[in-house]
Amino acid sequence: MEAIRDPSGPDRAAMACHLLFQKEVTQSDVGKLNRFVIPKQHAEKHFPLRNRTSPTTSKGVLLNFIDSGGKVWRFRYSYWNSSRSYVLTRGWTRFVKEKSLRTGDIVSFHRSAGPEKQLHIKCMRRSGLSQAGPIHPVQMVRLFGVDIFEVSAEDGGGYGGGG
Amino acid sequence: MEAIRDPSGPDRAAMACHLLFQKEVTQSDVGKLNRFVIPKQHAEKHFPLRNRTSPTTSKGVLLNFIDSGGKVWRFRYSYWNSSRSYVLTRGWTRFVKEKSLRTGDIVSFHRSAGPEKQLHIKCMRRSGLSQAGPIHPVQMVRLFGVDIFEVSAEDGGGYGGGG
DNA sequence: TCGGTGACCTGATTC
DNA sequence: AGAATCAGGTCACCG
Repeated sequence: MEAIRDPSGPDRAAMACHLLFQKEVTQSDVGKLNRFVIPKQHAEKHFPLRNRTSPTTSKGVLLNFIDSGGKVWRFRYSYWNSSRSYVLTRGWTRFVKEKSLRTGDIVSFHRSAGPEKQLHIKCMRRSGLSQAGPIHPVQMVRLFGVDIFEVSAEDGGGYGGGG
Repeated sequence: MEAIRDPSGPDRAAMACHLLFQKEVTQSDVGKLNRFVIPKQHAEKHFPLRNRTSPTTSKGVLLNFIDSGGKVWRFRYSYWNSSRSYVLTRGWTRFVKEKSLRTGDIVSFHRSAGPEKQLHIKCMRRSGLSQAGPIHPVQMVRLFGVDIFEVSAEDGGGYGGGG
C-alpha cells in the first residue's frame, strides 16, 4: 500500500464530497484530553458557531458526521473562551478508539456535494510511503479517491447535516 | 531566621500592615504546577471561601494583593476538593517569575490596618545569615520592618481588598 | 467512586 | 513587541 489513490479509479461515494479541511492529529487530540482542536480558520469558515443574531453560542452544538462505513458520529462542537479555540468534545474519544487513531494520522472533514450537505469524516494512517493509506479498523471499505486533494470550492460554512 | 529586621528601624508603609501569615515556599509552589498552597489553618482564618449561606464557593474568588512596590497582583483563590487544599492559581506564576521566587524563599501576607483592609504580599530570600533579606527583583524598595513578626490582632477573615 | 465530560488555564511559538 | 494560536495540561461536576 503505497499511494492513497486507488488505481482502479476514484471512489464514487468519496467523489460526492468536497474536502473542507484536514488535520494531522496531535498527541493531545488522541490522548486523555478527550477533545480535538479544530484550527480556528477552518472552524470559523466551515463550522460557524456565532452569527449576528446569536453572537455567543456558548453551549456549542451537536454535529453529525458520516464515516467511510456509513456510520454516523455525533460530536459536541463548542468554543472554549479560555483558550479561544474550537473543539470537538463529547463523542470524540469513541471515534479515536474505534478508528485506532494515533498521533500523526490525518483526519479530514468533508461535505457532500448533493443537496443534503451531509458532513463526512475520514481518517488515514500518518503519511510515509510505506504506510500511507486508509485506516481499516473493523470494516474493509475502500475510500480516499482522488477527492482527497480536491480544493474545496465551498465558501461560508453552515451545516447541512448537523444537529 | 533572625536577620530580617531592618536595623535602621521599621518601615512606615509596612507598619500599616498586620502580618496574617507567612510560608516558606516549596518546589511545587514555584514549579510548573502554577499554584501556591495556602496552609489550611491560615486559609480558613484569613481567606474564608465558605459561609453558611454559600457552603460551596466552588469557583473561588479573585484576590488583589499589593506588593512592596505598589503593584497590584490579582490571584485566583480557590479550594481544591481533590486535595482538600486552598490554593492561589491564576496569576501566581507571574508573581513567581517577576519576584524570582525560589524554593525556601519566604512569602508573607498582610492586611493594612487602615479602613481599606487592603491585602499585601511580600517576599524575601530564603534564610541564611549571608542572604536573608528582601528580594529586589527590579525596583529597590525598602521593606520588611519590625511588623514582620507582629502577631496579627485581626480575627475572622473577610476581604477588604479582594475582587 | 471513578470514568467521562466540560470548562478553564498556560507557556511556547508564531505572526 | 504585543497579540493570537493551540498543544498540553488542570480541576469540578455528574451519573
